[in-house]
Amino acid sequence: MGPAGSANWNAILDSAEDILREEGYGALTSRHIAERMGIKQRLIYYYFHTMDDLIVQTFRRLSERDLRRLTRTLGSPRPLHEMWQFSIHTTDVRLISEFMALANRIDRLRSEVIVFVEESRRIQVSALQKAMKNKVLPGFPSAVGAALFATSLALSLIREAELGITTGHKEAATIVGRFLAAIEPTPQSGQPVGRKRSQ
Amino acid sequence: MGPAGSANWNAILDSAEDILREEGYGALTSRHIAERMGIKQRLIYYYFHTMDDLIVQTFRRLSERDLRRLTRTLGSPRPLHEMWQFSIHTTDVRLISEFMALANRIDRLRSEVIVFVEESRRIQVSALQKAMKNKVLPGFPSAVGAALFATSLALSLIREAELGITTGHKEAATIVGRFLAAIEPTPQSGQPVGRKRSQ
DNA sequence: GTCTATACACCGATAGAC
DNA sequence: GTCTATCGGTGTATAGAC
Repeated sequence: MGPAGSANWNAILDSAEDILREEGYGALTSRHIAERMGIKQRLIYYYFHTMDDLIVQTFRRLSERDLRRLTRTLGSPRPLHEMWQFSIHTTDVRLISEFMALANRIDRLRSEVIVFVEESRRIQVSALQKAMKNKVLPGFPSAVGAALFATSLALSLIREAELGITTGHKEAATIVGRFLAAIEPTPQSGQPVGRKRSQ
Repeated sequence: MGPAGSANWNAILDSAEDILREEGYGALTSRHIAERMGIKQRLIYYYFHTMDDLIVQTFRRLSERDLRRLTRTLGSPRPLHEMWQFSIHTTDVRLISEFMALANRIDRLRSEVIVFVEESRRIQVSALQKAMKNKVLPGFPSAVGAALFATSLALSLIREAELGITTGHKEAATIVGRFLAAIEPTPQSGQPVGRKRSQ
């Protein structure tokens, strides 16, 4: 019933995202959101019919934002470097895995998550294919396989770092860095490595 | 208060595992476990002081079992092949990610999860290092980095497959298969590929 | 639009009988 | 050991005043 896109509507989704990021989906309740915002619980149900509805719309807003961001990197001088920095530094990756867990329970969400994952992969693969025309990755014949490797690793690195595990993280990041430098050198010279683009 | 290791104690943990696997941690309640077992809720609290206690002990039993299994593969003719088949086919990977989510809330659990992940990695790295003495993996100078890549990928493959996503899975599995065949050939000949060990 | 008040289900956990 | 019964808390969701 509540007007989608209004200030309150967005503020509620912002709080939902924060809770998912910081406490996980188990803490995502209407009472919790309201308390955090300093409003009454009843207001949540003015803007969203059900909690499942709120969750689905939170994911939709997030996924549209991320896909726009990902698409935008395609126009940059080093798309793969930007994608990797984005994957490894944004807390949105944490959010995605919370939504993947929620998708087991909410059918409407599952279909949207599937579309999002496949669309993200499609964009990443197109960037990889373009880069791999120039230089072939040793051991990675297929772009889609390489994309899966990279996104899987980014997800694990973030998940583990949150728990306080860092064993092997530096080494894995080094491997990715060398692959990236190999297939996507700096536009100017041919001996890159070291320059960090801050997204 | 309840005797650890008794038949009921184990049966309760079995049910807890099943629920985590099939419905996620949101459905892991004392009432749910009792209903599933055909006993009364009160009995759960005879065997476990609190639900957090039950969760921690469920993880402990599971992780000890997994570490034993993983260690056992070290003695086989092709440890890496067995480890990969184990990672990719056992449903326990789903359980692990449920526990990683729970670890955000339960401090005692978090420290046990950390120990488990690091111990698993240590075992995998020792197998990788042994295999990489004979043949170096192209692009993977460090064993611990390669281990992180592999476990991350296995986790994502299973998570995505559960949702119904399969894009790139065949290609990624092929890449892993080639790496495995390269650094861990069949004991008899030197031209492997194709033989599948069924764990 | 935002509120108070409340219905109803289910949660963890405990008292105490047998 | 296993049970009945129950407490206090919290979850989703709604009725209806202002």
